[in-house]
Amino acid sequence: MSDSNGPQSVSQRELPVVGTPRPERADARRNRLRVLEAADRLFTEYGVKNVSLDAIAAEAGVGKGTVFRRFGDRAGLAVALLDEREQELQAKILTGPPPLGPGAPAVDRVVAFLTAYLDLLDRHVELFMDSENASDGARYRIGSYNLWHRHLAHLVEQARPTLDADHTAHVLLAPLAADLHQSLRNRGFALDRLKTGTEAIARALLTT
Amino acid sequence: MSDSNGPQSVSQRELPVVGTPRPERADARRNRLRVLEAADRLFTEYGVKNVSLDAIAAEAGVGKGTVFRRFGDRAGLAVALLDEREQELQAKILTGPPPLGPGAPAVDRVVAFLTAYLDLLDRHVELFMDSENASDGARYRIGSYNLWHRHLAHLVEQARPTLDADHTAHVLLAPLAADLHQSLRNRGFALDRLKTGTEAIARALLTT
DNA sequence: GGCTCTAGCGGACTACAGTCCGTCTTATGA
DNA sequence: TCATAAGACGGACTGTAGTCCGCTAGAGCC
Repeated sequence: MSDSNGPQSVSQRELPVVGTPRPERADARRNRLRVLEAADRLFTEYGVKNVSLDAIAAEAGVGKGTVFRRFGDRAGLAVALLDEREQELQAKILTGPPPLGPGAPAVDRVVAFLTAYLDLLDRHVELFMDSENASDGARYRIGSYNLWHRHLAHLVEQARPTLDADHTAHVLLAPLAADLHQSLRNRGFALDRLKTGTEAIARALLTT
Repeated sequence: MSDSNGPQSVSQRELPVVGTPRPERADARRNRLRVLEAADRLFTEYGVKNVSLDAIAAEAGVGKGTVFRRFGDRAGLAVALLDEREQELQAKILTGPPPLGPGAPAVDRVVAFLTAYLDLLDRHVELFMDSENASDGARYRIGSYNLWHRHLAHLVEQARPTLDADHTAHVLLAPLAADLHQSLRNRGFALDRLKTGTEAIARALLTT
């Protein structure tokens, strides 16, 4: 379990907040790590949706209130656990080699992103489900969603300026919803088919 | 409250089921109508998400168990309430005048459907939210989703046979998810902007 | 080291979704 | 009209998310 999920990661879920970032107290930090570790362990062993927050609190040896104050709700905990994996992808997009990183044509970068995201999503569907559906509209409030959105909007603007880039970016992200992905996989769509199909759609849409 | 939501409408939520369709018992019918009426009344008065199923049962003067046996869960009740409105759209698609009904070019029919659906969605977002998100993957199990999907897949096949029509139809439906729609509206997207943007995307994607 | 005050702690509490099963109602057919 | 069984009824029960608030412990200051 990485230690990178500080309070700033949690606040990432909300719209930008100002204020003095007080240092994290020692007991708070200890408990935060315990909870994340416990959640990781129980999720792996029993499956995400079979683990209650009471169970996680018990396993971590903390009170239930502690879990909620720290992570807000079930979605928040899932987000914290996904943070690390998503940050890898974020880094590759911002500073990695093309086509994921800068330097390739916009369309290729869109395709590379969508494909990479599908891989990530497929590996952690259950966690994504929790982070997106545990509360209404959770997906769109998460910091990383907004990051992906800005990235795509920027590329759409370059590739096809006649489209409404802001809106189109949301539309491109919509098929990456965890519940749709899980449903498609259950209907027998192989991951490769989804990737190929997604690439074809993105190219048809953005190639002029 | 229409009386068209018989047991067959409820079974529409599940994959096709065979078996003898026994006639609905009189008390069952009476209670079903009472529950739908009560739900409609309370939802209108207090807002969908502020009404518990206990409250609906109480208002309808039936036991809680009755509500659940009849509708399965919260999503099922929402689906039953939406049924009527969706059936109108279904009828227009199957037998109405073009471009919604048969007779227009495939691309125009896709655009007409997406636009009409956005209107419907916008009018009943709260109910759609419930019907899609009350349980995991509920949206994709609903009978009407599969109907919309088949409709679009058919049109995609005609408009752009090189695409994976089955997959593409799901992708076209993804941006119509209730939670995304609500989030976009909250971010200040006007309904007209969403319609215009959606049309542009559909045409860019499907026009060869 | 001791004081103070703020942030954090934790578990009892509430509210709600969904289940279960003993009881009662309706449809049928003799 | 009555007997019977299929199926509906309903409310007590369970499990979980999320809240609340009196209590505790850490951090900075003297």
